[in-house]
Amino acid sequence: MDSMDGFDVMNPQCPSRVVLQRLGDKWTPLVFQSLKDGTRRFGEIRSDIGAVTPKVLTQTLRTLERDGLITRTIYPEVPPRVEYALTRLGSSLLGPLDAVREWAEANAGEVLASRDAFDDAL
Amino acid sequence: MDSMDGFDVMNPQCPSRVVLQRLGDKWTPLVFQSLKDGTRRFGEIRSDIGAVTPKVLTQTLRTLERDGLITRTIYPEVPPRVEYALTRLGSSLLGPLDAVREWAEANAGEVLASRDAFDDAL
DNA sequence: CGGCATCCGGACCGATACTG
DNA sequence: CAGTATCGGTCCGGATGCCG
Repeated sequence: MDSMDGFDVMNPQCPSRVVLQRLGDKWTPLVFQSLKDGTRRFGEIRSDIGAVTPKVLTQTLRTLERDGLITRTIYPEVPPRVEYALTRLGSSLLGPLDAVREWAEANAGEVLASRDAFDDAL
Repeated sequence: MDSMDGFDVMNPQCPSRVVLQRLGDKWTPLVFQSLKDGTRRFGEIRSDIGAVTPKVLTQTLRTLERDGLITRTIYPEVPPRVEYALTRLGSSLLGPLDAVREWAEANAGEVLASRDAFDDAL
């Protein structure tokens, strides 16, 4: 569509906006954090993250697989084993996502304090 | 103060998880993009982003103000004028958010292609 | 101009139970 | 172990209309 080669999130019609939103959903950053050191199994991701139900985790993983960010490998064994790993594309997202995560951890205190101050002023 | 860095997104109870989620909501990255070059008025942000209703934009801006990421300055004039700007804390988030935005713009094509391929396989 | 009030639909999320 | 099925709730986000 665009004669230009680039996507622009400031354009309401640009697909990059949809992509950007996906990256910001509730569990995506946490899944990436779990997978950043290599292949992990479903149960491992689940316990890494904690407090996520199987259904929602499956949904998240399926979406990421569909978007080409992770791979899903099934081993036909008993008991079944399924392993997840970042694709090359997914790995390239690790840096950006990590930057946001680190900011959140580093500044959560300040945000919370600001929130309290704001609420007290009401 | 905690001797350790206290906050860890992989801990379900950690407040940083809430903060991380806020950063990923639908309009936050776009507001930051609009404010990155300096102070802007409500209408300017609105037209920068496009396709966002006043109500939702107001909600987003209030939340960001409450979290200490932007300032809101009202000028008692007729017609009224309200200006928004990033705080120091907000500015420190500009880099991380920009990294994700750039990734989205650079790789949206690949994500879309992967999505199509995945859907065709069904 | 920059909101706020109201209503509303649907996406997202979760608890629980069950299965190959 | 790694999901699927079902049901239900919340809440985000949008449309519309009014106000100082």
